[in-house]
Amino acid sequence: MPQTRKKHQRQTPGFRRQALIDATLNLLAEGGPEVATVRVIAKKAGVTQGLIRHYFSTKDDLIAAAYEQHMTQMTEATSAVLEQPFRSHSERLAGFVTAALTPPVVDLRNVGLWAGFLHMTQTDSRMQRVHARTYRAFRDRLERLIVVALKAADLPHDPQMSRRFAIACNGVIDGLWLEGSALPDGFERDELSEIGLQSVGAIIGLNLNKTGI
Amino acid sequence: MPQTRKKHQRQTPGFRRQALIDATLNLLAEGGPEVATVRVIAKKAGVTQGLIRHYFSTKDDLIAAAYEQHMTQMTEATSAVLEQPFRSHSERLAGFVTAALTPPVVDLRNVGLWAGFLHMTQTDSRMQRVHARTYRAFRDRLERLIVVALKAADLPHDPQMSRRFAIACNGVIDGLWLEGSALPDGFERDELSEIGLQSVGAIIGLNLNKTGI
DNA sequence: TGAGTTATTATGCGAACGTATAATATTGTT
DNA sequence: AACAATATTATACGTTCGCATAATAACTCA
Repeated sequence: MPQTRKKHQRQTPGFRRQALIDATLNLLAEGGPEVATVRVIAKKAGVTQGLIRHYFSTKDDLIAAAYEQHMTQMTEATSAVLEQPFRSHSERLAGFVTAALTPPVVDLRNVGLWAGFLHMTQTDSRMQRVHARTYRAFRDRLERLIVVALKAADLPHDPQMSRRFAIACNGVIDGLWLEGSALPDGFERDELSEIGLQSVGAIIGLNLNKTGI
Repeated sequence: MPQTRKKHQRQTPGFRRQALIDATLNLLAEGGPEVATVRVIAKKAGVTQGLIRHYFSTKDDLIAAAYEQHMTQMTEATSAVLEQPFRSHSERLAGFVTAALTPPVVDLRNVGLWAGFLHMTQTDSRMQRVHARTYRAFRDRLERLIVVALKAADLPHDPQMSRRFAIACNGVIDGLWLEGSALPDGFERDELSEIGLQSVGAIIGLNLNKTGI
């Protein structure tokens, strides 16, 4: 009896790599590290496990690539709102804050991945660098938005103050994002972003809510 | 040749349980889930691996017990400061915020454990309940402190406002705690707690810094 | 169309995992 | 001092892990 072998199509390296990364992210988000084995990843990507070694020299390489992509995509998803025009610098800042505190950025899947990523930073120095870099990239972007908004409102500002404002606003955004993502039923619709706007406004001394005080 | 067997002392069930839980927490904090195997846990607790099954029906039981203890101890560590007397309700709130944003609450080990815990909440419903309960316990305590401080300052307050203030302040505390713990070298001494006090004060409309405005 | 490339499958290997069970050391009781 | 109880060790079992390697199918291009 001739042994039957699975039919398959050849795909470009980029396609397979992306499929494997996507499968890894989905599995990490759903079931965590203990579920994301090479065999399960391969199955979810529609290939056999040997192919992983063909595209990634080791499993850690695949996971690192997956997290790198996830963090990059998270920052981009938040910053995408800045592409559109705003009527004022305050509204630009407000749009950024709102984007960070509403879906699809606020999402159970995202916080699950992020938690796993954060944990890896403690043992993997490469992941630690990714974390520090991503955090600073987000915070620096936030700081620039704050400074421009303060200038436009003729409010005083100096480097140390800007730094602290950015740290504080980034903190409240992070905290609200985290709680909103981890407890989807704990907050009403738009409640998180409203609280975020009000808090960021209070911290830097600007009214960011559209509906006035 | 008579086979030699390891000498040992009998200990109380409470002692061994605690030793196993401590070993589990330390390993989870240092190396993560993949390091915290039953064999390594037992070795770190100074026993052989068979004893784990003697005190916990399964490994998941041990891990759940460990996380339960960790979260309880975290909340207690933050609340411990409330035992001492304060000169005003504002200072009482300020003391609570400061405690949450300084060591030993701010700690790389704590955030590592917390991240792993948060990840477990996505698949384990029991852990999910622990998370929701712990979060609410902390936030409710914060809300009571805020309300009392607002009343003492003759500031207006209503239930919805109090709820939002608590969510926002809890958010900024969580976010700052997180970043300060995960990036120990990213902030100057006392910078986090100062930013926290300033931000919480700005959000609820009270000056919490001792050094005046 | 046929040979060469390589993407992909299939299978195997040693290690480590969580769990189960039997043997033994330690302690309290009478 | 002997016995009962159980805390603890020691060992084994089946599974699954990440990784390695050989066989084969799919595609490219002369």
